[in-house]
Amino acid sequence: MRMAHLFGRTIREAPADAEFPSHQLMVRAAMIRPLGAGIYSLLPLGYRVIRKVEQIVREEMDAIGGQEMLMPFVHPADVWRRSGRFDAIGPEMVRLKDRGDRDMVLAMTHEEVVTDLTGTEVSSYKQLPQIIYHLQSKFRDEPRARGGLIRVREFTMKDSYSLDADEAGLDESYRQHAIAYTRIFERLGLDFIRVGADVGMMGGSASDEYMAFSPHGEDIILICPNGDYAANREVAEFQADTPEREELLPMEDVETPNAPTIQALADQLEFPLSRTAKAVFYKSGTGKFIFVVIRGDLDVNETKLRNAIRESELIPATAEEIKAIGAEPGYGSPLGVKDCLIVADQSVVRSPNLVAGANRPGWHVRNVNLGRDYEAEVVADIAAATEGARCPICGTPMQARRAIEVGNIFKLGTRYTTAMGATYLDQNGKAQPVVMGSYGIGIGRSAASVVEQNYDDRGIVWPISIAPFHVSLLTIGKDDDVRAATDQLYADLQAAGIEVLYDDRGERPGVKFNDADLIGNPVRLSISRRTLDNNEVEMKLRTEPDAELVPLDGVVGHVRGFVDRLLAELAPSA
RNA sequence: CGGGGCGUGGCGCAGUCCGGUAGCGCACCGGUAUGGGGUACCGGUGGUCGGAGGUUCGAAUCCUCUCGCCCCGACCA
Repeated sequence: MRMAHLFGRTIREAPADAEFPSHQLMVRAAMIRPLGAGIYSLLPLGYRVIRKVEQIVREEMDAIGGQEMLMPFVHPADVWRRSGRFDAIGPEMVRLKDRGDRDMVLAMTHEEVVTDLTGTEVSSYKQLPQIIYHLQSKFRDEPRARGGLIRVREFTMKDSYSLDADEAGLDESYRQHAIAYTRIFERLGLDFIRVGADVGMMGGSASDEYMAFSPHGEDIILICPNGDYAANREVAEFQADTPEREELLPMEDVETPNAPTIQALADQLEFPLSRTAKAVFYKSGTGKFIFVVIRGDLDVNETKLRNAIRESELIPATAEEIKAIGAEPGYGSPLGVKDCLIVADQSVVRSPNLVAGANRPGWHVRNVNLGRDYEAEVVADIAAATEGARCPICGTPMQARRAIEVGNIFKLGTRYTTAMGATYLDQNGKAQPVVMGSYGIGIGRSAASVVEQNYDDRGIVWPISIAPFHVSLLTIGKDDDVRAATDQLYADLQAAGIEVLYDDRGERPGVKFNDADLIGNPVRLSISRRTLDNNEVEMKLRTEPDAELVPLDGVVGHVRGFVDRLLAELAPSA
């Protein structure tokens, strides 16, 4: 590609609203342009990156027996009603009507369509197992898009679906996907980890996420330094510490003016947070009042709480609602409250003689004990793990790291096939629901995550597997013979199968060097008066600080070797 | 949706408080010199000041409504 005719210009200053490095750099490097909130055009340079990511995904999906297909982007609502998700999913699903006033939705995922197809295409155990996939647009009307390609509303996802006869088959399909995903993210050059995750709106029995490390990640994962455990904070378990055994003391009122927060209370009583019981109030989607008791030094993990009480929605309770059950905001305790579900974190079971609220302003109660002074309907681990929480396997303090979710795999089981009647006949001629898994990779998000992990103060540093081009070729100066030599090298490199972005613009050398660094192709070649007079080409790798001079007549083979070596470095480990 | 902020040439901004002919830098076009890290100078092109309504002799500026975008929180690839 000749840069003089490239559609899209690099810009010096990033738009003021771009905050993430990947967002700023991809806009500046003429790879993406916003059209609306969370809606982007991919310019030619950016689309080359995306196509390479897609190709890697294709190759690895094909390698585990995936069959590529394509399902529609606009769905009749009916298919979503059959799965029950038309009503279950909130406003993140875009609903519209066609001219016949029929309800339609924009695809936010494709389980329903796959299940519908499974019903028509699969009828015998002999046809199983199957893995099908496609690369297709999704639209999720996110409450808040952000961060360039990291979190958008319209995006391309590789989603695949496994169809198996039984759970054992699903386990194998899941395992195969795990292998493919590891290979894909290794080939992208990502620093990532696979972690256990929450099943969320997908439902099903198991889920793992592929998380690319980044300080801008929206998720926090907890990692055992011994490699025993890694999980999303949403579900991360940890070993509760075991407080010293104490005799249960009688309750005792204590005056605590101006201590409406747990920290203020602890300061006032000169008491560690871990010796207090904190009350947290929620209203569930089904209208139940949820009274959570947790030790003062811990925070509620709402995902764990939702799972523990089997509620899909939790809303913080209002002061009026809190008073209605007999509690006092800021001084709440489970003592004597009514009309609510009391949920205790496991931490309060083990911790005796806590300070809790007295349900009247300005007063707390010492030595409150679960089981003696109040009862909890549910006792579970609902605490959020934090940095330093102890590994549930080995007890070592865990690290907390931010990460971007680039892939997610789910064991769905028969949740969709049962609801929608997708069955096959087994060896005995008996109808069985097909057992399903679903597996996603965000294509643009993966590319942006690569940028988040590979940039410097000059621009993007692409791994060669998904760089827009292998080589940036610069002609320096205006001399005709320099220009002619660069033109020739451009042709020779292309003939050798090397992808070249040729900066043939009449720009100053500094402009070309800066743009080459910004765009971030792995190899930079420059020909100038000086190098041509010595029959040399300057070659510099984007990752290296220094350039080297290569004889002009051997440069194509030399570059070919570098490109092959760089590609080989990204070969999957297994 | 709740809270905060911003809309002025393609990008970054000033002007708004205190109404009086729309400005600066970059980019873009023409020219001269220059030619290995965003070169200098000269001359240009380009803007319904997000939109609608109102107040006023006069509105980017004041008022009302509205649309869009960004940031912080609850969701997800």
